[in-house]
Amino acid sequence: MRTSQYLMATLREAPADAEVSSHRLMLRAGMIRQLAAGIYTWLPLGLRVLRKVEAIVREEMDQAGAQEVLMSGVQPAELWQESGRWDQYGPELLRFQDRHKRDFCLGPTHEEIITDLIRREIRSYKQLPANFYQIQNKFRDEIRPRFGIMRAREFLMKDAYSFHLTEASLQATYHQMFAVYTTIFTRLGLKFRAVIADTGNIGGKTSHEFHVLADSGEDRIVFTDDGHYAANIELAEAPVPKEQRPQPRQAMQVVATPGQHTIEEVSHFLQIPAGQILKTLLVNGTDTDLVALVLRGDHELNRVKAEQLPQVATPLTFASAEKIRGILGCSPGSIGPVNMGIPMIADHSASLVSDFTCGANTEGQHLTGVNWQRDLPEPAVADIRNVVSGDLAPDGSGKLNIAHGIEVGHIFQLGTKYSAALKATCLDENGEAKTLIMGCYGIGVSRIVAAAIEQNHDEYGIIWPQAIAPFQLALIPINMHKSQRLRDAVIPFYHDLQNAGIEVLLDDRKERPGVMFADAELIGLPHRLVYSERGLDAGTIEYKGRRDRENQEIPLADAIAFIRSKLGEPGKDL
RNA sequence: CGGGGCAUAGCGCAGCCUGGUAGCGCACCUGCUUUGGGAGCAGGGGGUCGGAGGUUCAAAUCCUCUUGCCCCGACCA
Repeated sequence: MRTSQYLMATLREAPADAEVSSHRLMLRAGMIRQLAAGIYTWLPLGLRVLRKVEAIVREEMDQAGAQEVLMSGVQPAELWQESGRWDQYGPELLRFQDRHKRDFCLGPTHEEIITDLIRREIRSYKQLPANFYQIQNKFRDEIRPRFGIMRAREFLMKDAYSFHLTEASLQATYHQMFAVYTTIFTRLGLKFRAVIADTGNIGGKTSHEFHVLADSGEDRIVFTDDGHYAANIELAEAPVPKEQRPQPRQAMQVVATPGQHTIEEVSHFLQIPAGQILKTLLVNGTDTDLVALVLRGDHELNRVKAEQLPQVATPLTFASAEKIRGILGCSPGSIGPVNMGIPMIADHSASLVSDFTCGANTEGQHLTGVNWQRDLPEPAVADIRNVVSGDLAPDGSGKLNIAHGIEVGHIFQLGTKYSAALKATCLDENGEAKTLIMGCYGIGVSRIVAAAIEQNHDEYGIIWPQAIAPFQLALIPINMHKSQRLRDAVIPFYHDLQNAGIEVLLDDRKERPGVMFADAELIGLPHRLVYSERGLDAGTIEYKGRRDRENQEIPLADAIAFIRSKLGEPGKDL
C-alpha cells in the first residue's frame, strides 16, 4: 500500500476527551473515529488490525472444530421472554419496536438465538457434541461507556456455544477451549493470564476469564508466584484467619471526632492505624430493610461476595445518606456497630480485632477500645472483603500478588440454564429426550485491539505485536519526489517486497522525512526501512525495528531476506 | 440515575465577566525556498459560535429551555 492512496488520518494532537493511552493513540493514529457515545467508526488502518485479530481467532476456532455461523444483531423479544432474561436484563439491553409494534432488542449476547437454532436443528446424540461460533457486533447500552473502544457500547465479539449430552463432554470441550484461548492470546503476542471468575448475569458455574495484563486495566486479578492459583479479585477467597482474638485491654470510651468521617481522617486524627478501625457499610437487605456489613478500615468490601449473602438484596445497593440520617440520626461517616439496631455481618478479619475504633452513631463522635462480646454481641461472620497483596492463597500455594488486567476472554460452563428454559433437547442412545448441556466462550475482539495498545506503546506511539500490526514494514524513501534515480530504485524494490509476501506501507507522500518517521512510529509498524540516495550510492538500506534505538545498514541485495528473517522471529519484536 | 464540566474551522484552544457582527496554533490549498526527526516566507479557503426561544438598535457574549459530549459516583460509614 502507498500512503498517497491511503487514508493516513494521523493527528498531532489528540481530542481532549480521550483519557487512556489506547484511546488517544487509536484516534491519533487514525484507526477510529467516534460517532456517538461508545460508538465508533473503524478507519482503514484500524480495520486492518481488527481483521487480523479476527483472523487469528477464526483460524484457531476452525482448527478446534468449531463451526462458524452468523446470527442477527436484532433479536425478537419472544426468545428473551422465554429464557426469562427480557425481565432480568436491565437497561443495558437496548429494546425497541418495529412498525408492527413488536418488541425487539439489539443483541448483547446470543445464548437465546443459538439455543433456539439448535433445538430446531439438532435431534440426535449422533450430532453431538457441537460447537458453534460467530464473530459479530454486540450492543450493550452501558451506563457510562469510556476509554474508547475498551468499554464501548457497540463492540466486536467472538462468541461460541457448545452443546453436549453429558457433563463429561462439556468438560472436554471446556478444556479444549481453554487451550485454544491460550493459543490465541499467545499468537496475538500478548502478555495474559487466565483466572477463575464470577459468572455474572450469563449464568452457570465454572468459568475462567482471560486478562491482558496492563496497569490501566479496570479489573484486578490475583495470583500466586507459581501460578497455581489465579482468580479475579471478585472471586478470590480471603483466607479464614486461624488466630484467636486478643484479650481486651482497653475500656470502651467515646471520643470527639468533629468533622472526621473517612477512615483516613479518623486514623490520622486519633493516630490509630486503619487496621484498628472498623467501618460499617449499610446496604439494602432482603428480610430486613437494611443490613450492616462490617470491615476492617484497611479492607475493601467485595460486592460479589456480599451479594451472595442471603440477607443482602441483589443487586447490592447502599443506603442513601438521607435514609441513614433518618434511622440513626448521624451521617454515614459516623456509623458504628455498637447499639446500632441493624442486623450485621462482619468480615472474618473484622471479627478478630479487639480494642477497635468505630463510629458512635452520633455525629462527630467515635468509640475507641471497643470489644466484641464485651461491648456488643459476637457478630455473624463471612468472607466479604477483597483479598489484599500478601494474603495466603486458599489452595496453599503461597502469597497472593495483585495485578491489573483487561478482560479479553471469558469461558463458561453454562449447564442447562438456557437449554432448559428454551426446552432444547435431543434423543440419546436409548431414544430418550435429554436436555442439552451448554458451554459458552467469548472473546472481545475489538477490545483486544485496545488492550494490545495499552500493553505495547511508548511516547512516540503504538508498538504493534507483529501478528496484528496493520502493516509489517514501513518503507520510507528520503526526498523521492525530487530524485528520479531514487524513484527508479524504490518502486521496483517496493514491488519486490510485496511479491515476497511482506505487508509493506510505502510512504510516497511529498513529505519531509521527520513527518514520515513520526507517522510510521505513531501507527506502530514493527519494522522500518529507509531508502535514500546516500544508501543508493553505498548499496545499502537502513533498518530500524520499532523498539530499536539504533539504525543498522543492510546491503541492499540482502534487504528482503533480512526482513523475512525479522518477520520469522515472532517473539523477537514483542 | 445523582453530582460536576464542556460545546466557537478537521484537531487543540482564546474571545464571553464588561454585548458592537469572530481570532490564534496545527491541519488544508497555491507559489517560492527548504529537505535525515512533525520546515520557512508569502498568499488563500473554511465557522448558521450545538439547537430553539427571549432581552436589545445590536447577542458567541446576557436570560430561559433543549440536545450532545466528557469526567466523577461503596472505600464519607
